[in-house]
Amino acid sequence: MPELPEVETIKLGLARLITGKTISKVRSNNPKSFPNTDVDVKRFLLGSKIRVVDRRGKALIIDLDSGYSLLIHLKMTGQLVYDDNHVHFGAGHPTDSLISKLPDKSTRVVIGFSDKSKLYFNDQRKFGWMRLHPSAAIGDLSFFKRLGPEPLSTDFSWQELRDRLSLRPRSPIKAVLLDQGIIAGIGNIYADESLWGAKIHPATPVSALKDSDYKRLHKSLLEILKLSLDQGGSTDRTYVDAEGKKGNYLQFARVFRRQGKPCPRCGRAIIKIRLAGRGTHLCPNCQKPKSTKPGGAYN
DNA sequence: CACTTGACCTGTCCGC
DNA sequence: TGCGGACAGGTCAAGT
Repeated sequence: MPELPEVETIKLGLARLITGKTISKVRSNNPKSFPNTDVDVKRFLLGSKIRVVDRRGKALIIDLDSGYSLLIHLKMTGQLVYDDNHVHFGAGHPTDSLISKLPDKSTRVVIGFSDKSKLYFNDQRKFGWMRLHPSAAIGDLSFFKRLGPEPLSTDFSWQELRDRLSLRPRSPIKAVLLDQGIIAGIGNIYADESLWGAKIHPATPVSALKDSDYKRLHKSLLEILKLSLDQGGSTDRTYVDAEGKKGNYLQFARVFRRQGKPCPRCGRAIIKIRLAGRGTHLCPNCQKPKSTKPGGAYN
């Protein structure tokens, strides 16, 4: 759900809304959502000022002037919504919002600022987390240490895509795209969408891909991530940005959650299969399985 | 060692 | 209408 474009959208919103603000209060109703001790919170969170809001993979990094950072992972149903107490969630909140009041019953953590505005961490399924960590040592955390390169960084070439994916030659391409240690930030939606764009069957073993496949996949992946970012991400069920608004990408989706509907390229019905433990959407005509044997039935 | 599956949770949807 | 069960899908631990 929150994948790279969604988390990046939240990052951009928060950077605009909370940079420079001072944290004056914090309340958590769930130790799993925010496991830091009271001591850590008092010393390194309360009274500190937001310096920078950043993102790495699907995680948010809020850098504080106390030398600590607030690390946040939204997993599947996490939301991070800012409320200035006057505009967004009072009477006449925006119609493209999924949220009508704050806090709601999924609210796990509330961070209050000295100007009385608040940041709400909601998470229906409680998979997400928020924790404090020394800023200089974030790279030592196993989650960040093993992350692959950022696909939207300017030097992410098709050759780098090829070289990274080739670290898992025997796995189906979709499973490797979802591996955050290979490339950071891709989740189920953009894996399916980018493979459709590149006309590659999700079950194709990486070792069967040729340079021409990697070039198409690289182009497709970047186009789709950028389009989604332009559209404020994808709202499937629960995703909202930092102001509670839904994303619009899913109306551009070619295959994701479109099983039974015609492929925009050839008209054949999109199918849904199960692969790497995930629902997987594809066009059975445009994305034919690739035979690993020379002279096979396909290509 | 490489890869796959299950657990973590709760809300929603579908069939009976 | 109520109820059980499948499903949603990011990450890590456990299993094959």
